Amino acid sequence: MRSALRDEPVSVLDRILAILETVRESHGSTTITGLALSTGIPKSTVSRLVGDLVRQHYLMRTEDGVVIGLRLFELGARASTPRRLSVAALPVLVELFNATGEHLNVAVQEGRDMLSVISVRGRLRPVPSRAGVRVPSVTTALGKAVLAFTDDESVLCSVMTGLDPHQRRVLERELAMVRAESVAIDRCETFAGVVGVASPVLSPERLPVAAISVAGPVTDMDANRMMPLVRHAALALTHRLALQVA
Amino acid sequence: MRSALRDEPVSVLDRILAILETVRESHGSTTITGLALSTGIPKSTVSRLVGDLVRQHYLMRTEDGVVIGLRLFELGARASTPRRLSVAALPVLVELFNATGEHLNVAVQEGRDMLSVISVRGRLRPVPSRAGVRVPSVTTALGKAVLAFTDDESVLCSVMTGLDPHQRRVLERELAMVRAESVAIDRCETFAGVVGVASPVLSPERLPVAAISVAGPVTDMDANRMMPLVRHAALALTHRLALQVA
DNA sequence: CGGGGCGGTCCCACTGAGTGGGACACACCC
DNA sequence: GGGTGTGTCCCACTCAGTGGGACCGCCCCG
Repeated sequence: MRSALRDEPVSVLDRILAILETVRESHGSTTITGLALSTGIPKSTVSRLVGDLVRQHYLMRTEDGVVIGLRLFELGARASTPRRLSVAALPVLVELFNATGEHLNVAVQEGRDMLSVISVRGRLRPVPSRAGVRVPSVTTALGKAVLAFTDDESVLCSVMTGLDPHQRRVLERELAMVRAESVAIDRCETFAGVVGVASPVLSPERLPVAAISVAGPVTDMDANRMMPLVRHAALALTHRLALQVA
Repeated sequence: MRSALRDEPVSVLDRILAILETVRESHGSTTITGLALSTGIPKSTVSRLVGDLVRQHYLMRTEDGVVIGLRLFELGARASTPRRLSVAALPVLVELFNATGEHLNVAVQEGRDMLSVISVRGRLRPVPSRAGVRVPSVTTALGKAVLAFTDDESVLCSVMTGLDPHQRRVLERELAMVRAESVAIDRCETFAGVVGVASPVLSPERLPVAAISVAGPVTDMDANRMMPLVRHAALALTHRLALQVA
């Protein structure tokens, strides 16, 4: 309890991770001084740690600051969950893309957000989500598809915080619908002008492991036509994952 | 100098990175004890560090060991060089794929290897290289395309080590050809039955920043037809990157 | 069923790795 | 010249991190 404001990291590990996350969040231009300010770590310490990380290519220095380096790219490319999902999802996504031509996503739950793991470009411009970006669980089709099948109370609670009682009731009813239909919808709740249709991918124990979504322009995409297609894709992926284990 | 054998990491940072790299290298099954053995870090220390990393989702525990977690995937997805290249290369790769239908790669230099940054699936099965994997610079078309334009002596030296004088002369002549033609070839030197054709992507200062390659089966791919196509793609990417800066 | 091998976690007294305040260097702009 | 913004380096102090070893749970085997 050296400092009252927030959690000042003390362990070396926490500090390193705090630096990495800060670099990730600030898209492009991070200086040593800036990092010191936003992490609360003394400048000389940041300088030393960043120096070491740069030397080993985990970070990189450009003319306008510190950015994520190639070594972290390499590590990330080997991440277990995304790899497993990619292998299993590829043919499913090809089929779904041929049938829709729209923007596709496969995402997993990560805290109170959904983390996109695979992303296929459709007509939408600008692209609302790429692989590696987070979207909020509460408002997105991807998130609602997973939340409906989650039995982890703590996740539901943390997602609910910030919603007034009325909004909670609306969400609960929506999740019940999702459980019945196996399809969730996001009508411009997250990105203006973008409708999303998603369906959950379940483990053999019927717990959600991921979700697949189709996203397209409100003006121009028929959500009703998408629903069976997405449901079918999610089911196909569910089966392929179950087989992969064996 | 506590221990004579190899470099026993002493700084916390080195230890963390050693653990992460070891997890990456061992595809799938890494135990705490195994990590302790291969990194030379005491078991109790590994247990603590891995515990912390797992708690923060940088690593993940599965039934058969420790694997890379979602947080590292997220960090890797934001890596600067791969992102810049992806944005610029997308249309170029689409065109090249339409013209060839073969396996494509965009890779950058990383130590004495080439690191694939983007990979497009062609006919080849199994896929020789995916995004995030390293291939040796000396034998691959990608590597030779970049080496030919490198002025960094230390890289050339480190790549040369292990080659006998004759092999060196052969390589030097090959690199001279590459400089003249802007195209390098790998005839089954790296992967049996696979030919690669690559061309360098240069910065405005004419230093190599990446390379593009086409790879296909020896039996069935006409390398001569590929050469102008790859050269054109690399040139197009060179131009697009030069514009992107402005 | 007891014993031995193996994997992982936890405890806590010790100590040197990491710290960080401050001096310093450089670059830019009044 | 002085001011303001960077980032790096130094080195005496000290507490975060360490790691040997105890301990727990699991599986296999005689």
